[in-house]
Amino acid sequence: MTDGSDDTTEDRELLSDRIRNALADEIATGKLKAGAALDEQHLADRFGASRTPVREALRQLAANGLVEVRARRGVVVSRMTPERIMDMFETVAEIEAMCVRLATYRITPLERSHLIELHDASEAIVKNGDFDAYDNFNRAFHEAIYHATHNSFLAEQAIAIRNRLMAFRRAQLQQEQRLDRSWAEHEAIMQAIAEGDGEMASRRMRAHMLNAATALRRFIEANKLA
Amino acid sequence: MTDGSDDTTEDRELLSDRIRNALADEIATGKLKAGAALDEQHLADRFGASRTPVREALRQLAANGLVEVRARRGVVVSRMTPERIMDMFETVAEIEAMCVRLATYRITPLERSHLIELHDASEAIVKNGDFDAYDNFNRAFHEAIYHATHNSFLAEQAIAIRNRLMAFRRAQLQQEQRLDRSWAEHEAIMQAIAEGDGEMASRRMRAHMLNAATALRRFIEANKLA
DNA sequence: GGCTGCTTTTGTGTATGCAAAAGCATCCCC
DNA sequence: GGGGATGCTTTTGCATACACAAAAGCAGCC
Repeated sequence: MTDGSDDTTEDRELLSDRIRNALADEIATGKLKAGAALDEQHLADRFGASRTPVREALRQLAANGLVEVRARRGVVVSRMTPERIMDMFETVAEIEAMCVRLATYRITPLERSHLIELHDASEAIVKNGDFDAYDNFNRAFHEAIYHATHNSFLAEQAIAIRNRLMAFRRAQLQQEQRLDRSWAEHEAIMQAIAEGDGEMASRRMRAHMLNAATALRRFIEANKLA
Repeated sequence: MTDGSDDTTEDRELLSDRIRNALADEIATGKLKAGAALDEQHLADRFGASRTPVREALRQLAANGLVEVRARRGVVVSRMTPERIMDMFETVAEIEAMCVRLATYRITPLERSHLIELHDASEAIVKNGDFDAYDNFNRAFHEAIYHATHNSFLAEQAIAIRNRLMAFRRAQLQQEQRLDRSWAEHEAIMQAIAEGDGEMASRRMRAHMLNAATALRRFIEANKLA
């Protein structure tokens, strides 16, 4: 949702939003490295725009924590140490665990059907080894859980924090067995939800997220990223 | 303490930041009501500035969720229904509970001393019935717990969400017995931390926050606010 | 009388210009 | 020779100007 990637109304998209998304993506993919200075005029030239929308984009990124503004001294990409990334992962893991606990107690039959449907459909994706499709499913699965908390503010926060972390998800599921194990962990979570055991669902979700984090950490250390 | 909020350099503060803070405060205190349109030129005149810094301030507020921008249709103050406020309170309560659980397992002796010191000092404040002082202590108390999680990202998120909710704190402790009860609840939380029982600390913290929320809800309903 | 199409008007989105601060390099003085 | 002052450059912060989209007002038409 609210992705903006496949917009048919491209001419309506604001230049500042385009720049913001582009910069966020470049920071996410590592094209713009941590600590790099972001010169307004330079960026304006690169995007064929003036400094005004660039500045607005940078301010929004700053509010999201992706860059830091030092008054009158320019903007730099926020430093992402391995420790900080692990902190972010732990935070997301805890929030996901919190969400699934609340969701277990509050999910409606209709929402439960939807979740089961999603989960069942994902089995075929795993068999095909389709990483991109699984990534999409995975997002839908977790967002369905956020939604089932029946706390829209919490759901928004969870999505926002998850999106910030998604900067580093590109490497997360690149290992085949991780995809299998991810599905198995989802299965275990689904079972706990079905049994109405929110605490167990919570523990399993936390473990699930930390497993993903560990896989990523190994990848980062192996490739000397960040 | 990578706080960075030592604002002794006021003259260097950017106009856009001043405007952002002023607007955030006005939204917080209800001066600017939910759904109100924010005209850029009008605001620029009010602050004796041009539209440029006003726009930047509005974009930052939008990134923080306090206002909503509708492309080419202006900016409005985000609607805060009672349900949404309760959702926010629940989210803060859950995050605080999460933090105190982690903090219980990770707090250092030095941090524990600091927390005990804070808590002990607050007893006098309660006896004096000094609401403002207690509010300050309360923030320090909770931030000390965030810090003790040894997860700086989580701490930042907790503070950010708490600040957003603080919009409505003005009414929170206006009832005298709530101040007493708040201290007693802190006492119970401290005990659980001392015993190293993170789960109990977590449950007590959640109850503590939800008690505050209930007190606020009663206030809102009684005064027909929001 | 209500709806539709045009016109006006208001306000956003972007560009450009200017002033001041930060970074720097050179130079002077001790 | 080193440290600090001084001017130059670069870049930010803010203001102003302009273009254009959307809402509002108005008139004519069905």
